[in-house]
Amino acid sequence: MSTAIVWFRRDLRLADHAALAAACAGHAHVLPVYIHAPQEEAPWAPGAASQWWLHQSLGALSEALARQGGRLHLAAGDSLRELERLGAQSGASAVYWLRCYEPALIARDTRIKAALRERGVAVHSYPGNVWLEPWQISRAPGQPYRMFSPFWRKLRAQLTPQQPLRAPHARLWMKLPGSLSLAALALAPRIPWAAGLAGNWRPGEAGARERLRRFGEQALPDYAVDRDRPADPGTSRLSPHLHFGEITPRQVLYGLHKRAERLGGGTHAGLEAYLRELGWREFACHLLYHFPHTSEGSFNPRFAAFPWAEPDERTLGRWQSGCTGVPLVDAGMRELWSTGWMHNRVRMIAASFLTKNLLLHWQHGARWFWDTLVDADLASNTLNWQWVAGCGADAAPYFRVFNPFTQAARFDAEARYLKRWLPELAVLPAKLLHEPWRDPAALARCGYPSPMVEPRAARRAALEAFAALPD
DNA sequence: TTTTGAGTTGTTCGA
DNA sequence: GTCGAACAACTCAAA
Repeated sequence: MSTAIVWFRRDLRLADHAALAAACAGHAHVLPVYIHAPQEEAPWAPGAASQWWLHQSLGALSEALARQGGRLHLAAGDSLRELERLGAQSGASAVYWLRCYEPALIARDTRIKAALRERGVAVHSYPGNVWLEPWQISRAPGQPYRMFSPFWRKLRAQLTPQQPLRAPHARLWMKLPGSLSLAALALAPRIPWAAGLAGNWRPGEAGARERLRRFGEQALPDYAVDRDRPADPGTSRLSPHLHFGEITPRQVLYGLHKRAERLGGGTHAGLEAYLRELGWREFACHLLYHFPHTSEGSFNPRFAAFPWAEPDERTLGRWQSGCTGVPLVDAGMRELWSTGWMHNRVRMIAASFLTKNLLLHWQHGARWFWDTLVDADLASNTLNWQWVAGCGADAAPYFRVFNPFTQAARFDAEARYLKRWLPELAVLPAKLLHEPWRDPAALARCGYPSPMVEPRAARRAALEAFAALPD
């Protein structure tokens, strides 16, 4: 009558969970455990928005287990010490988990695996929330990819929809005394700033499945085009669910593939476009694994000499709070602050403005996004900021600088997105919404600032700074 | 082995 | 007003 611990980490679900399934199949009793140990993820411990999500998601997982007569055992502190303590208390002979791929977590897990085995506890780890683990794909032995397109060609060719694992229907959950309460983890905001998050999201496995179903039904067929329009619900919004492992890429592939077969015809382009986005997620994981320094410093060493502007509080604060005077940037930054999420296209434009118009180091932007995004993910955040800044692997060419006014005219022609997030501008005549500074008197009346910088001049300055870099 | 062409998301300038 | 070229440098795969 053996007992196993299943250590939940970035995999807050019951279905398609190889470690959980194996533990349930091989042991008479299973103890589900979550250990709160943000210090082990330093310097990228979850930010405020992520903590909010984590609180909700742990609650959802607890309830799902409770419906089966089980309980999620909560602990906090040093992960190894807690696992050893729980192991002794439960008499567990084995610990099961799904792998994570961030450098700090790999180091921690390697250490824990060795220590547990040293003490005679079996450890079984399984692939985490990716289609392929970062070492399973390479150009040649020991040669990771640095460009997306060849990476994606190789990965796409290996993708086949496979039936995901079902959630275990076991009556074997073990309960131990001494679990912390969810409130004791102190993840919930002490001041109630999260209303906008709660109104927009339903963290947890059930919420993830519901989001996938709605995306497949409504947005998938026209995804290839609609995903670029920030005023419309054309994107999947699955990113936070994927980050916390409430749903897996395999479940998404399987579910959308079935959906596309049913809808037929034009859905194919939408499906391929979306899978490609998940391919970027895998590519980010691949890059951070093989180039672990890139979360802290530019991938392209040439940028060590880049003359970034001094990050004075006022400039950074105006960008963070959405008061730059550039409507599309401000709308995005306010959407972020309010909902914990920003539309992908607007993220690029806001990031381009910070790095190539204000000339601030991409790390300032990455840090702000880290604290405010519910889908903050170290690999994706790192890749995308470096992509926009022009210093990453397979980054945008440096001369590719977004003009926020041109972009607004192209992707938000009717200014519906601008009006939604900048209500003070709504009183202006329609033709002024995109460039309100053209009428200073009207601008002053509605209390909206004039632009911090003139994008075309700022663009020239950025290009000159880049051209002056030593080779 | 070497060469060649292509490569997520753009903007501007001059013909 | 439209259109093509220029804007860097490097990775990667195919020829």
